Amino acid sequence: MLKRLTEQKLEEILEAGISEFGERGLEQTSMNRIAARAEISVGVLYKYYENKDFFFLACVRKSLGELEKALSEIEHEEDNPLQYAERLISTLQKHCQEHPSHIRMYHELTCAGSGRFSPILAQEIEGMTAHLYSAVFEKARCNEMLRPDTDPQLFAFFFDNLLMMLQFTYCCSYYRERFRLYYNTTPENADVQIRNELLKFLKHSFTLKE
Amino acid sequence: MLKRLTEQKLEEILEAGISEFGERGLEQTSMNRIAARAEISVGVLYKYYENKDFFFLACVRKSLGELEKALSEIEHEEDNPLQYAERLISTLQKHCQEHPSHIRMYHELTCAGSGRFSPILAQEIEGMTAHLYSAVFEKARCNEMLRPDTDPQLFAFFFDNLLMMLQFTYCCSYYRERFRLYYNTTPENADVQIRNELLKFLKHSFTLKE
Amino acid sequence: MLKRLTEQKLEEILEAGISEFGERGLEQTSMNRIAARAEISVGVLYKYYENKDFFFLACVRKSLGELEKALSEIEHEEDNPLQYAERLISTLQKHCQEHPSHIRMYHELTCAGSGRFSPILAQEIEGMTAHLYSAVFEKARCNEMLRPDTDPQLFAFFFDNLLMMLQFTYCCSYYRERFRLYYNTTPENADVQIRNELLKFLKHSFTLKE
Amino acid sequence: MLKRLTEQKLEEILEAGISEFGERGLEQTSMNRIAARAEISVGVLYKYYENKDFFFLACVRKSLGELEKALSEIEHEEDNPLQYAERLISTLQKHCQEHPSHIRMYHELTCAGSGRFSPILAQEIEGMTAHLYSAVFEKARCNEMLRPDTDPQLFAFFFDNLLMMLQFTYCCSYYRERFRLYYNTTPENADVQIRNELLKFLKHSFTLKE
DNA sequence: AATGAATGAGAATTCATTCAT
DNA sequence: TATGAATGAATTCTCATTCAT
Repeated sequence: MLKRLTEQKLEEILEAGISEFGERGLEQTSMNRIAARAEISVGVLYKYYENKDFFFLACVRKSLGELEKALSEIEHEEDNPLQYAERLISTLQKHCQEHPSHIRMYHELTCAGSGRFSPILAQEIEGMTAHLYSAVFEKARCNEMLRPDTDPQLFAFFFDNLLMMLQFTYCCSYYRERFRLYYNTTPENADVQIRNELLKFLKHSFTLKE
Repeated sequence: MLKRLTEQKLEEILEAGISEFGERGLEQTSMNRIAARAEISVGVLYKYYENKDFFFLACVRKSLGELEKALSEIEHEEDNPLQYAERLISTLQKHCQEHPSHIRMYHELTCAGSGRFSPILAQEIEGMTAHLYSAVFEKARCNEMLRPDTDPQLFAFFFDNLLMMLQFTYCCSYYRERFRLYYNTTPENADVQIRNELLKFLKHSFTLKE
Repeated sequence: MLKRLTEQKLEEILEAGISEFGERGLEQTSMNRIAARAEISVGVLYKYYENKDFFFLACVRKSLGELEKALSEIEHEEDNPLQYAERLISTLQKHCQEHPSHIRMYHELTCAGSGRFSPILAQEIEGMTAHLYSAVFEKARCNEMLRPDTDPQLFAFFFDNLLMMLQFTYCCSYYRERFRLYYNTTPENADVQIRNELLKFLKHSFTLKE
Repeated sequence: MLKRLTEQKLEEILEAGISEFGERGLEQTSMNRIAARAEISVGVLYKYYENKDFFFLACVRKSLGELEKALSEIEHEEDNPLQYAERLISTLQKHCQEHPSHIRMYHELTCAGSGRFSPILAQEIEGMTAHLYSAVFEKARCNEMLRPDTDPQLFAFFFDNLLMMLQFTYCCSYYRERFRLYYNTTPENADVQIRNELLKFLKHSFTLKE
């Protein structure tokens, strides 16, 4: 009947995949289930995607595209890394609340079950941010906005570590439980405090005149 | 053959489990495989552990016990949080290199596949460190060693986030690949730099007279 | 191969199940074995039947349906219970020889291993005959064809007991052996005698003018 | 410790076996479970009984012994088959209520799962009663107490059929449910009616002067 | 002699993938 | 082209039986 999968249907299929992968993990998610959720037949799934692995990759890439888009829309003054950090954190907090399954799937791909994708995906996903953050903080050091004894690469790395954990804290059940042990509420209820304290945590490494 | 299990063999079984769970994840690890790796029959596994879930929990708890032991051996001056941080990081770096599968399994339990354990395990595992770090930094603020505008709970939380990522960076393949994007080497080769830069990253939040 | 299941194949699967359940009993029959016998894959079994229990129930119900059909085809004069008994016995003797596995499975469901089904199946299977026979003999008593001091319910019950044992005697190995102890031949070889003597056994309770 | 299984312990073990076999059936009963119930080790079970089959046989034989003892204690006037039938029924009703697991196990051995024992056990168990009843009714016919057109062998067979069903009706869950469909109560509550109606059912085949 | 831990074959069930319709 | 039924390898878990202690 369906002459060709419309653009929109394709989106739906990938979203169905992202949700399932995020909820159950790669291994525990069944292709039949995804097909049912997307209201298509498994046959179609296998027509468009060679196998489950490729479909997973397609889901990851779609999700990554959306994240990149969100991040690329952040406007900021070139020479103010703290301002950039603030907008980045805000954007991520918003993204987490709008697309929790994306983040959950993102987390899944760091797991053992997805180990075979690490070499490709780490490069593909983290490459962008690694370069972006490294550049931001290298420039900041040049501009004497970062303390001079700081290694901008490792600084960027720790910074990104904090952002990753931030996202998992919003979206993954284990990390949500863990957050409650520290702050006795859900991350959503502590949006502002999290952002502000995280900025303070970073600020002291910067040498901004305020 | 029918060889009685020694205390040591029992340890080996748990280690075999930890390795497999770390390498493949909970769902992808088969009890038969674990049994084969430990050179016992599946029957034994099911004699000692009601089912796979309980065996997994036993592995997690054994691993947690060893980590707790390592952490409890850290000596430090009560009023010097930076010194404590340094020893903590060193200890973790060592632990990561000695027991990478433990950390890998620790990471696995944050994944969707282990989601049913989140409520129990987050409390059990993170509870200890959450209290410990919160206490350390609350005290530090009382002693005016932490900047007064810092929330010690969230500070402890971010601190722990950095330590978790540190461990995953040493042990999990995705994170190892990711680290290379920032620093173009393996974490082991950058032990000292990682520790020092991480300390610098923290230091500015402290108000230590040096 | 991937051959679509025909209506007829579906029948065959149930027949395979009935045979296996009759030969080995519920617990001792494996789904793989049934699948092999029906020349299909286990997967199909589980596509059509949620689990082994449901498949067993489906087999029982198919079998019951056929028995009911055979019984409903018995024609008889309303006011002649002995004639009805005769035709009933004949029908059962024929049914036993045509579908011995059905009777064997019927016997299996009275066993401990099928105990969890007793409440459902006793009602479902015995309900029909219980009502039918009770009605027949109540009416017979009203018509003064049954001795007036007879309880028609218990009479129906004993009557059905004899018919159950008749069936088991034809189909179940233990009961076949047992029959030989009494009559030194197989039930098939004694068809006529069995029927006639059973009718005589009953007849004296009736008050028919011959 | 235990130098030798005492007579009493042996009884206990067999009773444990009878209970378990009666409750779960041959295949579903585990040797470990029986050992636990009898508070001995599996090792002992296998010391005394070569394997599960032999242990089952031992249980059956013990049970049979007790039944035979009960039946042999029935006193009756040589030439009164109806009186004998009455005492026999009473004895069985009592036996059923005192030893339901024995009867359940007896039923189990007629099932498919125990099919390999049919040739031995049918002879062993039914042989006694087959001869006894055949003799009783042959004699009755000679004495003109049984209608002359009756085949005493088949009469004995039907008679025994009714007694078997009587026992199952008291002890096996499926048959208990079935009885309720006819008489809307438990067999125990209908002891007297069952016995009387069964005797009436038989009586008309006899030619007793009352 | 008694114990009960260890063995391992076998059963139910799932799901990625194929291919007849 | 789209469908979804069919396949069957792989997984969890059980239990009769053995044999080291």
